[in-house]
Amino acid sequence: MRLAELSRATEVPPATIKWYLREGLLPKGEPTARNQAQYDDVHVRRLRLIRALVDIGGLTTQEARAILTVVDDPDASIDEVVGAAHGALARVPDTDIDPAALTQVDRFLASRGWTVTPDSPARVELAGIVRAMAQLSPGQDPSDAALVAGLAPYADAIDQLAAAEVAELPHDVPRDVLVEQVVLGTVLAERLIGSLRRLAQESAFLSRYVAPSDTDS
Amino acid sequence: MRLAELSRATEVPPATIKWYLREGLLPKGEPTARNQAQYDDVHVRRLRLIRALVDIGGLTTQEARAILTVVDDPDASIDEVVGAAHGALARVPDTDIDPAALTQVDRFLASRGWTVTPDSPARVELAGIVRAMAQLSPGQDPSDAALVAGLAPYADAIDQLAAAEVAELPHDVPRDVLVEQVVLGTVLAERLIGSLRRLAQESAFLSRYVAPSDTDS
DNA sequence: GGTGAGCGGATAGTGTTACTCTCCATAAGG
DNA sequence: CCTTATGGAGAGTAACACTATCCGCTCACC
Repeated sequence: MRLAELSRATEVPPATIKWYLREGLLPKGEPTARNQAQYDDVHVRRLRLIRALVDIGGLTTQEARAILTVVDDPDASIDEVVGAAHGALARVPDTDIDPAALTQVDRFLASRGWTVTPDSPARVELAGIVRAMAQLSPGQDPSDAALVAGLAPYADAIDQLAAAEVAELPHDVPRDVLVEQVVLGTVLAERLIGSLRRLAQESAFLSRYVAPSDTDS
Repeated sequence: MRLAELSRATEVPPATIKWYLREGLLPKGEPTARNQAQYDDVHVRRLRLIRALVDIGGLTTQEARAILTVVDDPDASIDEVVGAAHGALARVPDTDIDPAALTQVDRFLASRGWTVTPDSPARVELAGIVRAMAQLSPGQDPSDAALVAGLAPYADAIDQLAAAEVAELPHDVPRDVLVEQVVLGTVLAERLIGSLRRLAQESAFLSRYVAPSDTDS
């Protein structure tokens, strides 16, 4: 398979494939001559993975490359792959984070029994979200426990989900297949959950009018 | 309050505030002279909302403005506000979507009893995600029902969540406060759920080693 | 064996986004 | 009065993700 065929198979423009090759997102093809190279299923698959991470996952190409580097490292553990994916997904604020918000987050994590490393990107990201929500909600203090208590319904729903996802990981598949599924399960599933929630929300809002409940004014 | 004070109060650089004013994201202050204007709490709050939507929600300024325009329209209903937020959050593919994936999505929606408009951005987005997952999962057909069946655990968790969120909307607050909360509950909560899930995942992965279960090889 | 389309690699250019800088007439403050 | 600050406008900038052009080489067909 040559570059043009790879392009046709994946609907990615040749110029873009060339750029991915240069950027190190896509491994080089097997050279058959000075200006000829062979590509195969691995490249098709990798190209689709890149587009999924970038187009759907919303990652930058640099973030995608960081993940793929770990995916390609045969010595990297599953936890390291997950860590790379989490690092790419978290939007950590560039400014210093509010210590009060961080304290609330840590208290919340403890109440949930969730144990994470102190420099977990998601922990810092959550502190930023809590702070923003505190500033914009009627109760204004980021150290207000009521705000963090409001996270409980979300955490309840997520608790079972994350546990099930981790437990359901197959352990009889080759490493390269497994790590790819883990990346998809982390990055794509996050967008998936988002669209499902919006779909459920939309439906819930629609049914407020179709079948007004007793809470209607 | 002058622009420099507004800047200090919100930690947003003056030049950025000026740009938001030009872009129509932030309403102009009350002019007191040819080169002097007064800003107040409304501006502080709006500025924080903009930063939350952009920095945390990951929206572009254009998307944020689209939402804020609806928020500021006193004639816009809550559903219109939610629709604007949903439109900004969905990353709809620019190419035509796979009809097979769309059929699967519609079947899934029907099985869930979720009713949405056909041009719902989340519906199209979900079709794109389903297609990408189908291409990258062992079972390769986007018209494979097994893939969509795999959405059930996610939908179960989300179902109760979205219903609770809509039901818990207060109906005794002024419109401007309510719509802001709706926007936050839609946009920020999506990021919130993401970080919570990653936190739960990280914890679940850690405990695989701390307390290895019988499924360990 | 010739030849013209296609290949690949490299370099430079483009469009978008989100600011950031500079300028300037005008106003505020000691 | 005079230095400093203000706000509006326009140009400039940095990052990102491609996209276009060039060029020597080679493969397929005649």
